Amino acid sequence: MATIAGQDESCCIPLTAAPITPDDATELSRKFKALADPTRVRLLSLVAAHEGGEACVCDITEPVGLSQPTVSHHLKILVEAGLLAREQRGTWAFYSVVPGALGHLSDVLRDPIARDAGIVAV
Amino acid sequence: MATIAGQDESCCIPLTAAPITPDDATELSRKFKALADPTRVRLLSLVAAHEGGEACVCDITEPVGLSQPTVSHHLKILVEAGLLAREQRGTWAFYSVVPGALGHLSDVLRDPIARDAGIVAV
DNA sequence: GGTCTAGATAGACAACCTTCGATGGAGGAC
DNA sequence: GTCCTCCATCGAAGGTTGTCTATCTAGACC
Repeated sequence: MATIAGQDESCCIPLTAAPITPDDATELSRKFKALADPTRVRLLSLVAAHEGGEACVCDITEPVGLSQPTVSHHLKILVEAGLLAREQRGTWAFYSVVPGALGHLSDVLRDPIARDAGIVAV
Repeated sequence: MATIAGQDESCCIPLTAAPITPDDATELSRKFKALADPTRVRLLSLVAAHEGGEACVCDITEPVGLSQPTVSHHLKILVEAGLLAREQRGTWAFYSVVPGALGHLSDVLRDPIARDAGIVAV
């Protein structure tokens, strides 16, 4: 049933529009849990803003000021949450943001009433 | 410096547009941490979808199937994260979603490239 | 006053998370 | 082959979190 990277079709209903099902809440909270650490938020941002939209571990370990195993650990959590993708090229492991993964979360959090008035034009 | 409910102006820069500062990452992760539990996601959704956009504890304790103190505990976390507001009316405590709080998070998660093409028209 | 209800707080306990140093494994250079 | 670099995994320590029961506070009502 998944379209891309495990996302199901229930993704596009804003959280505030109707009571979410327990299963969907669990799935959603799994992704938010991946973002519930300042280091992981920084890693995600660093990867996304890096040239080419991808970065290897060595590129982002020093900026966050943590040990390499810890950074590897956090990156794994982001990958398992479906937010980052990992590609091995030679000795290096390149991480990139999964297309649409953050947009999916953005859609779920969008206020269906206030947002319509303020943003959407077409 | 806060505009509404502790939100600062750095809120509107998408996470993926540029490397986030450590302070902003900490602030952001505090809000995501509030959403990092399935029960809290359900509570938020139940409150938002309840008639009038507000609900008392007794309205939402039974649907989530947890004890009343536990629900109170989760609601407090959501309030402290700036996502819910609490108003005491008589014996009841009414909770409602803080206007713009989720929209703020939605904006931060929006992909500045892919989203521009798909949504914004003006 | 006394009693009932709605909800918050306190304390306890198990589970989980973050971080580290040490180690292991795979690929490239020589 | 040997060495070196990049990165993942392992095991452990310390802190944090989710849940409960028991208790407390504050209104409403008689």
